[in-house]
Amino acid sequence: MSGVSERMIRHYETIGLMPAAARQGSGYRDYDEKDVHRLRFVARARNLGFAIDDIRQLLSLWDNGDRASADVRALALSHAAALGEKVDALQAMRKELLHLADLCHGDGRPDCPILDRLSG
Amino acid sequence: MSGVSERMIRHYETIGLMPAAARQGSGYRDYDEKDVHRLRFVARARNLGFAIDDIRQLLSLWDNGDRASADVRALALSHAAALGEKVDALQAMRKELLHLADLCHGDGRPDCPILDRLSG
DNA sequence: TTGAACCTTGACACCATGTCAGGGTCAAGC
DNA sequence: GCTTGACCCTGACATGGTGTCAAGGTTCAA
Repeated sequence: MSGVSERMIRHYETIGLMPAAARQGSGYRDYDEKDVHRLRFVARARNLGFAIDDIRQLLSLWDNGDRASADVRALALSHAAALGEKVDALQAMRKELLHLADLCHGDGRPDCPILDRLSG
Repeated sequence: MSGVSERMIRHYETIGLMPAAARQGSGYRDYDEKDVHRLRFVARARNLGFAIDDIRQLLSLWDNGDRASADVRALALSHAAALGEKVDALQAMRKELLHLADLCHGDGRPDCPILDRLSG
């Protein structure tokens, strides 16, 4: 229902993102609507790339009816900035790779500017 | 000299990226120019975001004087494509976060479109 | 001789997730 | 009531790349 795997549901319980699940007599975990809702929240946050610790904070803001939206916004912006840095780094790598690939004739001959660049 | 930490030099030896280092009588590892050169190769490849397994292949191409530059180029292009996908994914996240942050008034009030979006 | 600065191996940690093993439970069909 | 298959339980190991720590050995200079 939440789209979260069994494995991860239990993991989230272990690390305290989810409360300890209620248990049936057999020991099976028992979830209610609220649990599913919370899991979906976590899943959506993960899809936006938030790390577990960020999600912990988001959940506590969500739980807290007296929160200030400014705090949520700050988390989102800080995460967006982190993503921006990652994007820049990956793009720089990608650009250089494409440039090197462009220089390389890419045929049966062994000489290759890509290896030259890597070997210094 | 290579810019690679002790820790990682030994790790690369453990996983077979680097040959087992020569040893002094005391058991201390002993490196020569060639080792340093190889380590630098690995470090540069890591800086371009190549994973260890890719580097393993790059090293074997580097070692092999009969290589075809086409093979090196294919590795580089495939890695660039993978980077491109990652960039796209991160950018999509970032874009949505910025959009949500834009909608959020970000003051002392608790209502917040970011949390609304996460809670569904 | 002593101390500081190195080196050795081994282990544990991160983060998020998958997978497997070895066992228990439950419900449907016979 | 028994079998069978589909669940569920816990615990452990793996991934990748790196940090860090501990307990011990070595080397060199003062």
